[in-house]
Amino acid sequence: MALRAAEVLAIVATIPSGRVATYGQVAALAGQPRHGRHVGRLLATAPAGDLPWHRVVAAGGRIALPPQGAAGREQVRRLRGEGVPVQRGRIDLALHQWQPALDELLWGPGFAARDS
DNA sequence: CTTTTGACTACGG
DNA sequence: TCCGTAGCCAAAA
Repeated sequence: MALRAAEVLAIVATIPSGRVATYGQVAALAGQPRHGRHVGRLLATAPAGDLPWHRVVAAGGRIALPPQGAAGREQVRRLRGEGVPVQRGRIDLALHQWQPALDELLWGPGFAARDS
């Protein structure tokens, strides 16, 4: 079974403000652990709209886009705008990585991307 | 059909 | 921590 675009975008849309998820994590949540690249390609191709694409980062919390590029700076700007510190192009995942299981544990099943 | 190309990852040195 | 390398996989050339 293939990794479906709609599903991936839906998952990205549920990442709470102030948290981030990795490409591999999103792929895994979509049921396709080895498709990190596919996720990146979708975000690059499938465009944006109100999608919180800036909350998706590479493994280890690194920003995948070129720091000097317009998109890269925009991502950093948005993240800082919602309270996520970005130092040397990276984010501390231990503090800001999205953890769906924990969210559900704290807020109960059926939680909908809220958070403060 | 084969090769190249990424918003990826894990692992070594 | 910072590269290079080697897997990875679907889409585009």
